[in-house]
Amino acid sequence: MSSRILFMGTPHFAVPTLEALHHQGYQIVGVVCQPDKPAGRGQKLAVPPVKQKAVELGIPIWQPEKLRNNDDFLREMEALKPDLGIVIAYGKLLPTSILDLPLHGCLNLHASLLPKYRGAAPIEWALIRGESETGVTLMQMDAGLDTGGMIAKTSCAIAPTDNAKTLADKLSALSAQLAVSTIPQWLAGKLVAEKQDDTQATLAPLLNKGNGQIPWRESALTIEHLIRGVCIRPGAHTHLRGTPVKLRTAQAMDTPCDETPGTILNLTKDGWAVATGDRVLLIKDIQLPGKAFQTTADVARGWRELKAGDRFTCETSPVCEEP
RNA sequence: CGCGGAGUAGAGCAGUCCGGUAGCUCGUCGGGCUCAUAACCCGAAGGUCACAGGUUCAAAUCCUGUCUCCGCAA
Repeated sequence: MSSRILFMGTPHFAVPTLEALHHQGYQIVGVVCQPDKPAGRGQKLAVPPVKQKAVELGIPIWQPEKLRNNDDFLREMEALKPDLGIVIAYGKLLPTSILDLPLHGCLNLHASLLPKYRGAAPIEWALIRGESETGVTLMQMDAGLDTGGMIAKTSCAIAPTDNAKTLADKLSALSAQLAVSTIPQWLAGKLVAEKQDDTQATLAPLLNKGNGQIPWRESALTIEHLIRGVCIRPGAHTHLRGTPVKLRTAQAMDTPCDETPGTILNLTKDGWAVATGDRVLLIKDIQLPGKAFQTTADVARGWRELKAGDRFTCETSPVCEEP
């Protein structure tokens, strides 16, 4: 009676959906996720969160190193006779041999309102671009990168205080809801996939460390958006008095300024006022090498040489130091 | 055995190299000044210096081991 679902996902983001489908009574016949990899301090083997949850739920797990030309794996998947494949943040492109395997194909939950922000980091890019709204899209999978027909969407307002972590938490929960509410109708054949308008498509590629460099000459708002978007990975990097530091929380103010971008105008209880290309940016916390994040007030207490007039500088381009 | 940093008062830190009374900036509490304060002045409380051994007349400091926390890189 209950449909047989093959679940493919890896990180925390995917866990609520797995859990929801399980509790909804679907028969999760298998979970596929990335292999355990050495990670973290001291090479410890990191177990993907989805695997942990699958173990807890007693669901069989596959962690293939590669999917293409892997006949053994393909046969094992066939033997599961899945009715439907659900993919959410798996971490690899799936070959059509897998996509076509379930009776009703594979559906993907993607953390953006497609066709915008196709790719690996839709949440981060929506924040960086200063969007006021994003969402989750349930779509049919095809060979392309997030290009398949759209089945259902849930939108989600981006709060002024949202960062990559809080927004991911929200969208993760929405993904689970969307899956639960939509999949029955899809299986019943009551829904029709809508083709994506490729002319509206934008890409959200994986962020690298360079994306996290703070461009002090840009506007305060641009920098605030960047900091909120990259806060988890790769982190917002800059330098202060020759020391590499990371920023996590900052707020663009209305106060205009004409100091050299990056200059700390003053150190107050609420944060440090820093000059940017247009207005003042209020920095609320900061991370020094070897340390966890601290409030700017705490840092100022311990860092005695620090004073107003010191300047944040870019690592790679000295352009930021002299306008 | 991936590289590295750190545990000292409620918070953030200095002091460790070179052993000799436990310090700084804040916070807290009390008092003063002020129309007023995230202002200023005076005063007070508060620490088994992560833990366990060792060396020494003497250890936060030197040696050995343990625990805990964190950053980077992946």
